[in-house]
Amino acid sequence: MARTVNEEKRLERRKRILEEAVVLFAESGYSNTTTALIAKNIGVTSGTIFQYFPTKETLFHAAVLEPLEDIQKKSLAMLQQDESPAALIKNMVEEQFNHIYSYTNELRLVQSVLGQRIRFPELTQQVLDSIKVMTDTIECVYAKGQSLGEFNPGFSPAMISRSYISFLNGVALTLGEDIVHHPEWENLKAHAYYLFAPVQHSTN
Amino acid sequence: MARTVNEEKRLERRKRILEEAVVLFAESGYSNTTTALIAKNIGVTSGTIFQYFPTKETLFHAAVLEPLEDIQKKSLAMLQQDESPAALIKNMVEEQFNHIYSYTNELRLVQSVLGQRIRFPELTQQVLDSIKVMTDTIECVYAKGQSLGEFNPGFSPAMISRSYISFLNGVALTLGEDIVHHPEWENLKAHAYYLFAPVQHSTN
Amino acid sequence: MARTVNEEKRLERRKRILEEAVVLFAESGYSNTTTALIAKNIGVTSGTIFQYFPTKETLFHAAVLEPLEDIQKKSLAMLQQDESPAALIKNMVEEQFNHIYSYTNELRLVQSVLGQRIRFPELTQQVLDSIKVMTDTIECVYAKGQSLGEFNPGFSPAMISRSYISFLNGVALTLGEDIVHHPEWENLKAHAYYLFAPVQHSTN
Amino acid sequence: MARTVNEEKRLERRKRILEEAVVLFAESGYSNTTTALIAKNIGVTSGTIFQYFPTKETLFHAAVLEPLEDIQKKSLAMLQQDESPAALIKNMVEEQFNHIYSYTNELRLVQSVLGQRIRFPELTQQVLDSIKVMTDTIECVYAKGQSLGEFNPGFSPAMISRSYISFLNGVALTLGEDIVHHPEWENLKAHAYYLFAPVQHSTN
DNA sequence: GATGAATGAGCTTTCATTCAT
DNA sequence: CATGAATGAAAGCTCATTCAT
Repeated sequence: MARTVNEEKRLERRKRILEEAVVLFAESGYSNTTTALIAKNIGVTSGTIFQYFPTKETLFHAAVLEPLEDIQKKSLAMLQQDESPAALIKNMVEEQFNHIYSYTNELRLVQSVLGQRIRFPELTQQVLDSIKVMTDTIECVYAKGQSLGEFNPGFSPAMISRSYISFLNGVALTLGEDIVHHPEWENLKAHAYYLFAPVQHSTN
Repeated sequence: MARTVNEEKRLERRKRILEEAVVLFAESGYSNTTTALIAKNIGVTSGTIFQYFPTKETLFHAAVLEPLEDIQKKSLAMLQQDESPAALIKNMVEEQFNHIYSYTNELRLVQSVLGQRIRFPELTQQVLDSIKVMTDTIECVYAKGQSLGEFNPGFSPAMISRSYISFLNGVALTLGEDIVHHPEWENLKAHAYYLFAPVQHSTN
Repeated sequence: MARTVNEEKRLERRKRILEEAVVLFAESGYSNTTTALIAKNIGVTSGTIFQYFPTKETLFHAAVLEPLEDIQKKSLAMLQQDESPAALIKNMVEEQFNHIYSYTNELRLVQSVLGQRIRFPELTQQVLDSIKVMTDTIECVYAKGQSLGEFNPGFSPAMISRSYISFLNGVALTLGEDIVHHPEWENLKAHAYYLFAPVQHSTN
Repeated sequence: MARTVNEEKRLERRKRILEEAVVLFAESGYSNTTTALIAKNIGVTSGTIFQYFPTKETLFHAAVLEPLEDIQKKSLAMLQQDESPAALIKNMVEEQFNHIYSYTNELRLVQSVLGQRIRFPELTQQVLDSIKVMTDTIECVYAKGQSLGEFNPGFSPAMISRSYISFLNGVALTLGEDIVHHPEWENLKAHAYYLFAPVQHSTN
């Protein structure tokens, strides 16, 4: 029992470290974020970090991958519900664009990894694998939608899913903090769905 | 005369430093790139860098902004030629996507800046300003195309130009080095133009 | 308790660093003294210095001002005892000249600052302020002594106190390490008091 | 003949370098003065300095010793004129205090050397030797004055000359740039002569 | 003889990591 | 377990000095 309480405390603290790491790594980059600052911001001392993560790099990996998995899981769950492909995709786009502000940091972290593949080769691979799971699923749903006449059959599903992921990342990258207050925000969101080339009557 | 020769030599070397800096900063990020390595890679010693750029940060700024300006200039020139808006935009997309591999590093640098706005606030602003010039021009051409019936009139030009820039950056970011060897590369390129919602008869 | 022990240890080490800094800065000057040498001489590694003083310059300031304050405090205390002005001044001169060898380095540091006012403007000001407190006090005591007929009334107290401080510093500067072994040392000390122009009968 | 012209040019330039070196070394200290700045300030390039002085240290030695010798020569000449000892000393004090502002930098240089004997041992020795010549001469004149009843016979000439040199240096050190505008300046100058303990009737 | 670009050793400062308490 | 002082390698930057032009 006592064991469990300790276990919980440890997990709780680990989570706090990870949260703060995500914020700081995203804001300032890997090298410019010090383990001491992460520690200070959550009210522990510098040594404590290393009781939970053996190295700074390990912490970074966790800060990149763990939130990514959470996000993926949520999105994949949405795509496996019992609705028409077009509806599934529309929901996914809505969901991802509406909540984009709540995981800006996580996205930015992923992007910073992709931007430095040579420096983080292993991590990059894991990120790409994770993205691949996502695009594969979208591809699959999209193909089904095409066969049902919901999407323009002239486009390759592989390309479409790639396009969407690229667009999503590009939007998050080029628009800033206040991304959702951009005057064209609503139109941009609609255009994300337009990318899938929905056949008219089913879009409405 | 002697003066000119020296001046040329200096410019030549400055260019070499900048080229190498672009590569290394893009590959490894600002902090993880040492000025000593840049020097070593071009066959000079560490002190030489600082004869051309007073600080590492100055070098970084130059490495980000100077190539960006070159690229912008080329693109803007293309958009001001004497052709129909649709043709201009199509050419621009073709050009940018075809040459994307030749300035992957430059793009990546820009992206790394945008990903760390807090750390490089001034530089970020300059990059955003530079991008704005680009989107404004595209917007302008696009609006003209709409009035000529070349593009779907239902979309906001501001949104469209933003979308395209986001897409371009997203593609460069999520696809790797061998971006152009991706099996969907050609389709992706076509989809970039599709983003502009060209009216059918002119797309073919 | 544990807290107190740590606190004490820190203060102890801070003091050791400062002591060594005083010696080395005085012997070799600010620029020619490396923080690494200070560290090495007290048996710690280079980084440790910066746990106690954020920059080399901060350390220098502390090395100049803290001992100066100690010395001043002692001298001021002497001048506020319950004796005749002439006795107070005589004691002060005795004290300062007798102990001059024990704070040669501290004096030399102060002198090196005064010699480079442009380079250390803020520090210079603080040193001058500190000296002013000293001369003001001497002036005050001297004036009282004049009114009691202990000193020649023909001299301006402000000039006299300045003269003494100048003389003290000049002696420390032009005589070397073995200042107190100089054959004229005792006579010189007597002449320091002579500077105050004591009226004969009270000098003996 | 052409030879001579070149020779003159060289000497002229050497002098310019030395002058600038005196100013900068005095203001900022040895280490903090760069050879490049000296060069720049007199309108030549960095390499030129080393055509006239093999190393920075050589230049420093020259900047300290050459002006010191000039000053000494002048003072010694004054002390060897055909007047009474008291008049000679009075003239010397007048002269040195009146012109103190014109060789503040030279004095400061000397003082900075004396403050760092360990760092410049050889140079220190030469400075001390130079000072010794001065004090010896003063001593000699003073002794003669004592035997003529011009000075209080109770003081050791060696001590008196030391005192005066110490006082002179101390005044220059503790008073700043605008030394001669100090409200007590005239009194201070008078006190410098008082140091020699002149017998009353000859002081006026 | 003057130039000024290149050199490279040396400096201050940072920071991930360790470990005695 | 948490602490936080100590470590020491590594980085950016400076600058006296050299030398080809």
